[in-house]
Amino acid sequence: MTTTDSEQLDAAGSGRRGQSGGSRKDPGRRERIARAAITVVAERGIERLTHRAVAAAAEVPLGSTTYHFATLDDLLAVALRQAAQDNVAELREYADRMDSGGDLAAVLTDLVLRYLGPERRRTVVEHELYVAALHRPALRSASTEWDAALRDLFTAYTDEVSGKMLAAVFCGLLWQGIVREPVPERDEIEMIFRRALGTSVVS
Amino acid sequence: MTTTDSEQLDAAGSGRRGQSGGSRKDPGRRERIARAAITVVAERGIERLTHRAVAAAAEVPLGSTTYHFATLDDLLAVALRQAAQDNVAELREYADRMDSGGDLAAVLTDLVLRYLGPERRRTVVEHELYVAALHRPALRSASTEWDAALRDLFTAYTDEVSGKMLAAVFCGLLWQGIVREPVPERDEIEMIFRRALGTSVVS
DNA sequence: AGGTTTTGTGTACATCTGTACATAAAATTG
DNA sequence: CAATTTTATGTACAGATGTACACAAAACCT
Repeated sequence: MTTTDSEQLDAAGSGRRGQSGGSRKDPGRRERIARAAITVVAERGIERLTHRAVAAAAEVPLGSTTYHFATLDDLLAVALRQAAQDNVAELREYADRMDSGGDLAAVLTDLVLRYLGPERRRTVVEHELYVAALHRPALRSASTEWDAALRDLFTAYTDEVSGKMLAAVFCGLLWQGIVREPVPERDEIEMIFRRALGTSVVS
Repeated sequence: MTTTDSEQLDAAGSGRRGQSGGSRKDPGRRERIARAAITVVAERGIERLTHRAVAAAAEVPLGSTTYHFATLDDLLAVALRQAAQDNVAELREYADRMDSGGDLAAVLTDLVLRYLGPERRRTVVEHELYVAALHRPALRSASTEWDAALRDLFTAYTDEVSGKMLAAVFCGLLWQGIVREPVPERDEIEMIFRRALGTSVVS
């Protein structure tokens, strides 16, 4: 009668149960799990990151997450670092397309709107990373690299000090804009950049 | 022999056990608990905010936290809102002392250094709030008020657009600076502000 | 082939967590 | 004073969570 502990069945035991004949070795599985973790963080926040949530999102059994990552903190660290690297890579890629010239303020505005709109998920995760790094020294370098990439990018089109200044403006606009509902108007952002660049508005 | 559940004794039952003759009614207890929650968030991050951690920090029994706050989310919301209001109040107070004039860039630099240094805790909590608001609509207004206060403050000393721009720079510098180790140099910050203000450096 | 190692899975379980609630002490009211 | 309401506390407990681990299946080696 003693309700044996064995009844305490863990739910979410195995996702994708039917696929019986799947190949055993699955390269890139580790990365897929990490990417699922990024999704969980983006959609529910770090505080709701659990092995089981990740397993469900990645459609792998629970044991798989603990096999590929020793601890949950490891998983978080790997995932956030991954996300941060993706962000930096994406930024550099954008830099290449930016060379075509054009009005700097307009280009910067485009970039901000992009990160607030289509790339919102990316931005959210990056911000989660920032805050997580406050209490996890191991993550600090990952979050700092984003700043450095921003600075480098902007410095390439202006100069040392202006680059830093623009990076700060950019960062600030992202932070202020990501919580705001709805997303700020394009004109508002552009005017701010113009003012920062010391350019008078030519109508 | 069946290990009855009653053995599963909850630790951390009562803090401050000895104080037997304490007055029963304790005004401001609710707020003290909220403030303890802020401390926990500042020191360990939101993901480690638990009833028990708060009870320990506030030196009250566990039951006290659940009595004053229906749910943990309530506690978090009240605490973060409290912290945000404190921040805004402190900012306005600083604004009064700012009227004395002086170089704007220097004053702004002071403020940044203050938030990165002596007021670091405050800044950390504010940033935790920002990110928490991303997944909790109820907190958005609280985090937005900080932005508004910043804008208003800076606008009062310049103009509409410049105020917004300076608020963005300020916000960005805080975000970039709070994760950096060590805190950025004073000169670096000041130069950025000068550049943003369009002023040439007079040596 | 047979044996060894790597890769993967299901399950068990101690621990932590939020919260309910019975109980009591103080305050308040009559 | 008695009764009722508010404030407070200790404890119980269901559920979730991180993680260990026994087992199995594939891959690899000789």
